[in-house]
Amino acid sequence: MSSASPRRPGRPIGGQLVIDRDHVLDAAERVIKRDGPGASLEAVAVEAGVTKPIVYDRVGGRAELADALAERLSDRMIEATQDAIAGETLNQASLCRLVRANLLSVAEHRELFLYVTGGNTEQTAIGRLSLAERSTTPLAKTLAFWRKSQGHDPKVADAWSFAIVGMLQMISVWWITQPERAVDEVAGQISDLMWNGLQGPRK
Amino acid sequence: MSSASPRRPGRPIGGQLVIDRDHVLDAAERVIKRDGPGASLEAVAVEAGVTKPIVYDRVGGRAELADALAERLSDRMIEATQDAIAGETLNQASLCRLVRANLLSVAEHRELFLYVTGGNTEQTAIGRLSLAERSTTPLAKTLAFWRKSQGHDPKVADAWSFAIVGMLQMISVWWITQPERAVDEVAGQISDLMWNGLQGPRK
DNA sequence: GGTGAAAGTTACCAGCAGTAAGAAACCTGG
DNA sequence: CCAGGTTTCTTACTGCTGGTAACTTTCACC
Repeated sequence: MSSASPRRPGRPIGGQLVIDRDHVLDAAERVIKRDGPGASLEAVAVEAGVTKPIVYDRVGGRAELADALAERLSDRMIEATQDAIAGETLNQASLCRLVRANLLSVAEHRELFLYVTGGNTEQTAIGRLSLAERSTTPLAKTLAFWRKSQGHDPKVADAWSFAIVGMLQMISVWWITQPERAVDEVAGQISDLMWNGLQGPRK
Repeated sequence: MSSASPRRPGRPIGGQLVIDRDHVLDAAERVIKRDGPGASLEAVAVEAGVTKPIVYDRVGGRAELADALAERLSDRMIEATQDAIAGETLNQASLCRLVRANLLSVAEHRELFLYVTGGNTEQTAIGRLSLAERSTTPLAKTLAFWRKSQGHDPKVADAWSFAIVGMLQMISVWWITQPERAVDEVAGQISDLMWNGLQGPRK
């Protein structure tokens, strides 16, 4: 679709830069959706209609690309899950809707999710953590507040939010490889596990 | 330490193959421990005292290497956690010891764990799932049996075991980047969450 | 007009996964 | 004893990718 513009070297006629960071990231998402998680930077550059050094100028190397895409994806997923509970108070039904929205959101961005959660060889731990952290930080706040309101110790919020995000990630990658499994069934099972765990010990 | 043997091409004098699959996998573990998750097959071959085609003959390509190492690691971790509960019936204290043993085991094989859980670009989902599955399969059996014995529906065992493994993996990678956090504190918090969740709804 | 900054491309390097071809030892039948 | 096949291993290569240096053209300003 990009016009086969045999761009000459040198500054283009119009002068002002038109392929900004977001255009490159959009192209990267398209390539990943098409080629899977093994997509190369060269393919991204071609898809964006530019050459590799431009990609490096706009977003940086492979690690930075994964990071930027992780940021986008987690923002989208947070938004989707927030919409699912829609400000309602935390209860089992809203929790189930949250899990369900999470699963559907992963299925929607399937390849991108796989790229982001398992992609870059170097710095893997930091990358995955930074992705998770964007989700855990608000979650931890909510959890701490909620625990306090229930008369429980809010200190567990940090560890618990990472546990929850890890649980959701693993369940997601499991579920998208099991197409016969109904989303509502899995969401119900997982929200059961979470809800009872969150409420703390029986008196 | 490997003698600087400038091996000539052709069959060696002694004739019988002495660098078997396990030797190559041992070398791979050493290299990963030394160079981190970005270790190359060439480095593995050098460490094993052979050349690349031998590695391909013994274990296969990068994906198969990751798979074989995943098998080894999960076997070791399962053993460590089994030892921690030592046949005791499932209760909160033994669950806490299990989580603790899991964390310590990950810390012990830190680089290998990072390599296995986040390593190879291609086929990432399948790889991670196969690693997880080796842990979830026995866990699911235990869970199903235990749920039945408590008069609950055992159907949730599949989903729950993946959720638990995901939770443990994420907590592990989080914890090993937070050296100041006491292992007993984290293990206690996570086993709290799990124990109350596992027991099912309040009457 | 000339000069420096801006925007892009070409052309390259190094490293790595994976493979084809060749070389030395060993085995076996005649 | 020796010719030919089999085993075991290395050398040498291809193809691709991440990353970078150097060059080219245009713009903007004095």
